[in-house]
Order: sequence, then C-alpha cells, then structure tokens
Amino acid sequence: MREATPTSFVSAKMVAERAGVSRSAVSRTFTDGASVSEETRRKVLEAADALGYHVNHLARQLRERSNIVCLIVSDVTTPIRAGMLDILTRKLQAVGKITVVLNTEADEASVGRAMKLTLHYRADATVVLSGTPSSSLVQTALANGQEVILINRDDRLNGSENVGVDNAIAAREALFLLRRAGCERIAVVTSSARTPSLLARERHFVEAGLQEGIAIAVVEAGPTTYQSGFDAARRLFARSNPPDGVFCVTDLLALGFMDAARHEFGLRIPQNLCVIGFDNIEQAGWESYQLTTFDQPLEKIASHVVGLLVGSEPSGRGGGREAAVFEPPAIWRKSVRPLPA
Amino acid sequence: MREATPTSFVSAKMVAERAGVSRSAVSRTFTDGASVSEETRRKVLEAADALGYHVNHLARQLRERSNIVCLIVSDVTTPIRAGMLDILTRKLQAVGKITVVLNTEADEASVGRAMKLTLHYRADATVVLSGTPSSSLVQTALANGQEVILINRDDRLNGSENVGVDNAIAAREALFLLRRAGCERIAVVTSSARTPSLLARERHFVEAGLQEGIAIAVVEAGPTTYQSGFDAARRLFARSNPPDGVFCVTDLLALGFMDAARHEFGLRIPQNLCVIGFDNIEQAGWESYQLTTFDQPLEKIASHVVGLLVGSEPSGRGGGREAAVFEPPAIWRKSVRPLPA
DNA sequence: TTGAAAGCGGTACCAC
DNA sequence: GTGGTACCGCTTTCAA
Repeated sequence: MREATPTSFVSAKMVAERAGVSRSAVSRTFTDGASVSEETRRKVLEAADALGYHVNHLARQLRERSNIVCLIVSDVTTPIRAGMLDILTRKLQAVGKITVVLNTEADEASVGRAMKLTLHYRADATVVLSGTPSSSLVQTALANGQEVILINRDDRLNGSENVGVDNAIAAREALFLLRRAGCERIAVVTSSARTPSLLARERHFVEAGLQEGIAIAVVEAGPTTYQSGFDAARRLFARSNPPDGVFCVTDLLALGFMDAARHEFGLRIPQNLCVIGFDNIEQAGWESYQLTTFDQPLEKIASHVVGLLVGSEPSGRGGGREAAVFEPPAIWRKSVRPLPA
Repeated sequence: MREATPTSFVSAKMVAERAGVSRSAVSRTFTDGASVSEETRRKVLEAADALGYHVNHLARQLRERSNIVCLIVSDVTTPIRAGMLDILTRKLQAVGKITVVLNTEADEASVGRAMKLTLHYRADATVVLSGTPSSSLVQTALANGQEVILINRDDRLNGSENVGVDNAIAAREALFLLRRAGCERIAVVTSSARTPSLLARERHFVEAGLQEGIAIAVVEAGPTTYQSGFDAARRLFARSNPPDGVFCVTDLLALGFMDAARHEFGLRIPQNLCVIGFDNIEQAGWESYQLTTFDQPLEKIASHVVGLLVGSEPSGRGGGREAAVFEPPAIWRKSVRPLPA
C-alpha cells in the first residue's frame, strides 16, 4: 500500500474518486459518530491509505474551532521558560490541541505583533508567558472569541484569565529563612526585566524587612541571567559592608551570584553567605549549587491552563475573574544555614 | 475606534457590510499588489479596525501554502534542545512562518503520531529534532509535497534533507586533547538514548583510540541527563583502575560527571581528571564547570534550515541529496590540562 | 476600480 | 447508508 503518487496534499475528493464513492462518504468515514457501511468504510480507508490522505484540520476550522493555542514567550532558552513550554505543549497535546510558539521579545511592540498573529491564525486561545500585551489587543482578542491567559503577570487585564504563583508568601518565607540563619546584612538581587512577578518578589521581600525593622539592600543586576547574578556579586563584595544573606528573585541570578561569591571571593556557602533563589530550575539541584529555592508548580499551572481551555475549570470563559495563584513550596537544600553561624 | 462587538471571529464579510463594499474589496485591501481606490481602502481599514478584523490565514491556505512549520522534538527542557527551538522559531518567524511545536517522546510511535499531525495541519515542512520517523511516514509527507528536514540524525531517509554536525571530527579532536593532556586511562560516557549523533560520537572516539592503539572504556550512563553523568562517575570511580580522561557525548552528562568526581571523590579537574563534553550549552561555561567542549553551531544550522524552506539553498526540494554538516568548533575552557600533569 | 462568481477542503443537512 | 448541496472565509478570475 501507499503509492506516493501525488505531489501536493491529497484531498477528500481524490480519495472519493479513487474509492468510487462520494466526498460525503469520505468525510463520514473520518468523523466518529458516522453512518457508513462497513463496505464503503473499507474502500475509503484503502484509498486513503494508498494516497496518503490526512484530513485537513485547517479546512475543518472554517466551521469549528481551530484547536490551535498560541504561546507567546520570550527567552525560551532560560530553563524556567523551557520548562513551562515543555509541560504546556505536552498537556495541550494531550487534549488534542496543538501549540504554536510565538517567540518574541518582551517589549510591547513584539508582543503586539505576536497577538496579531494569534488572531490571524484563529487560535482558540492565547497564553502569554512573557511580556504584557496592550490592553486594547487583549480586548480585540477576547472580542474575537479568543481566550487570553496570562501566566505569572500580576496585572489583571480586563477579561483575561490569570494564573501564577504567590510571590508574597515566598518572599516573606525567604526573609524568615535568612533571619533564622542569623543573617544581618540582607540584600535582594533583582532583574532589570521589571516583570510583575519579579517586582512582586522584590517588593514583598523589602516590605517584610520593613516590618521587622531591617533595611534590605536592593541591587538591580541587569537582565535575568546567570551572568547578571555573577556581576552583581562582584559589585557587592567589592565594597564594604557586603551582605551575608541574599534573596535572588530568580535561580539563574542566584547561581551566578553563588559562583562569583565562591570563586572570586572565596566565600563559603552557607557558612559565610546564605543564598535563596526562586523557580527551582533543574540546575538549582545540581551538586555544585544545592540552592535553597521556591518551586514553580509548573504541573499545577499547566493543568489549570488546560482546564480553562477545555472549560472544566469553574471560572469559565468571560466569567470568573478570580486569578488562580498557587503556592510555591520552599525547596530546602544547602545554601542556607539552618541556624545562626 | 475598536468596538469589540462580535463574540466570535470577525470575517471579511462583516467588514464588507460595515464598510458598504464587497467582500472582494476587503480582500484586496489586505493583499498587496492590490487595486483598490484610496477611498475604499480607507473605508475598509476603518471598518476592519472598528471590528477588530484579522485576515484568516488558515482559510487562506486553502489556496496556497500554510506557512506552518512543524517542529518535532523531545526533551524540550534540555538546554541544547531549548536552544535549537529558540533559534529555529525566531528565524522561521523572521521569514513569515509560524512554528507548531510537537512535543513527543523519542520512540517511533510518538514520532509517527506527530508526523501525522504535521500532515493534518498542512505544514509546509516538518523539522525533526529528535527521534526518527519511520521511512514510510517520511515518504507520505514528501508525497504530500511537504519538506522533511532531519537535524542531527545521520540516517538518511530517502528524500529528506539532513543537516547536522560533524561528530567524527569532534570525536577525534577530543581524543587528541585527552592524549595531549597525558591521560592514560580514557573512557567515553554515552547515553542509553542511542541516537545517531550520540552513537557517532562514541564510535568515532573509540575508533580513533583503536588507531592509536589504546583501548577506550565505554560506559553507558542511562538517559542523556545530568543525573546519568553523575551516576556514571559514581560507578566508575568506585572501582579499580578508574579513568583519568573522559569524553562525555553530551555536556549534560559531563556536568553531572564532573560534579560526582569532585564532590563524591574529591578529584580535581583538570589536575586529576580531564573531562570533555559536547554541545556547548550555556551551563558548560558557568564558573563551577568551565567545561571544554564542542559547540553546536545552532545559528548556522538554523539558517541552513530556513534557507532550505525559502528555497534559497542550492539543494532545492526533491533535488540535492547532499547533507549539510557543520563543524563543531572546540571550545577550550578549563576541564582539560594543556599539558601532561 | 469594482462586484459577482467560482473554487479551495471539509462538514452538515437534505432528500432519496 | 448514501450522494447532492450549501456554506465556512478567503482569493482570484471575469465582466462590467
């Protein structure tokens, strides 16, 4: 079987001709809940196989939904982003949706372009992992009947669904751990990518400090990368009164920070310096780091997103304004002392 | 402007009605090389904007190509895969194609399912990053006028385009570096994922050893992960006559290997042990590792792929059987001694 | 420059 | 159970 004759996509018409039946018969054969005799079905399947026919799902969408979901994302190489992408694509596939990845920069113009593509391709839904789309674009997307889901951006755009992580609770917990370790000069290392999540982690950490009457040094490191963390440590430890406990708003920053502290300044972690990260990327668990951090519950987030799309989540479309926020459990490893030094 | 009235996708017809023109006029307005009066154009654009209209690219494809490219890939979280995905999606977008990511397992059944999806969604091309599709599926894809591009799989499937990296040259170079460092007990750490690339690296390394009259110990580590590398080192150094120079077929394996060697056995790298990896993932350059490795020229690979798709590459569709193979430059860092100890 | 009409690949509804 | 027909949204003749 399978003769590989045609040079362009095989259509139902061709199959019908070859099988000596009508196009309707072909269509029915591939629609479950059909009404086809065993005989025709056999003929159709045989012809289809010989020709290498596959139903055109794109043409199908002219009547129904496309089953396409667009993922708008930047910095795909970053472990946490790759992780989100991985689990989302897998879970979406599992419910019969395909994922088109729109790889953008985080600026509004790029995200805007991506949002338009999403509309052009009639995606059932747009999931935004990075960047913030303009409110007006979200409006048109919604108006076009598309679902818009924002992940880890605390800003509520009218009508969009939001799912993310409780940054406040983690930030407070981070401060607690550092204080318990007896740290006295505490800093938070942030990123120049001032996304809602990152900002929230920083802000709540500083506020928690305020409440306990201690001043937190805020150092902005640059883009959210290993190198930025590395550079931040270099700057911090080159001056007097360096910190002995730091919360990095991202694991990647933390890992770079640790490496500089250890290899450039000979500091020992956690003896001389305690470090906490956020995300629980795979590398945080590597033997060289053993970073104490907070886990992004990717599984839960992705499940929730998929739930929203298949409509099983309580807050159906256009309905529930409630943002879903999951608690990021602390992952206790070895970069923080359990007790004062 | 923009009134957000409709509840489902806006069509050209609606725009036409609102603008008081024909559907053809709307279509022309959005096709360049049109033939529309400034006046109608204005009316159409105004109506389109008010309604939030976006041309349905899916319906468009009923006549022309879809501009969809499917990427079949497994282990997306792996840095090297994330890197490929990142650069490919960006370059494809730059030439007006969108990428649907089919996240599969590497086994033939999963890849087969993905290949079918690719056909269902009328992708112009399928790019396979992991796993090997059955030859018959490749045939039907080609027969349907789809391009099939295999990345880093040395097996030539009839009619597919191949692009990858010269594993042989790197493997030989790796042996040379280890020998020059004075290593006497040399091993290669491989993966249980016996992909063509990984196999080639192992095989050429062993052969190069043979040619120089030295026996290479082959140790199969398990899946291509950090943990596998870690475990391999544990096993190797627990027994007598452990290696003093090892080539890991993947950076991830190498990083795990290094960590176990250092933290579990107190070995110093490169003084007591030389390690070489492959891929040049970002982590290989981190201060804790400084792994000497071979670079996957992602930029070149992706450019070549895009070139094939837009037809600018010499070996046009159905034509050139020549596989494109790029040389992976050695990235000299600090995990290998420059001279014998 | 413009609108009417046909056709792209499917599905759904209609008689038969 | 089956084939004919209309329609999904768009582009492209073809006349006007």
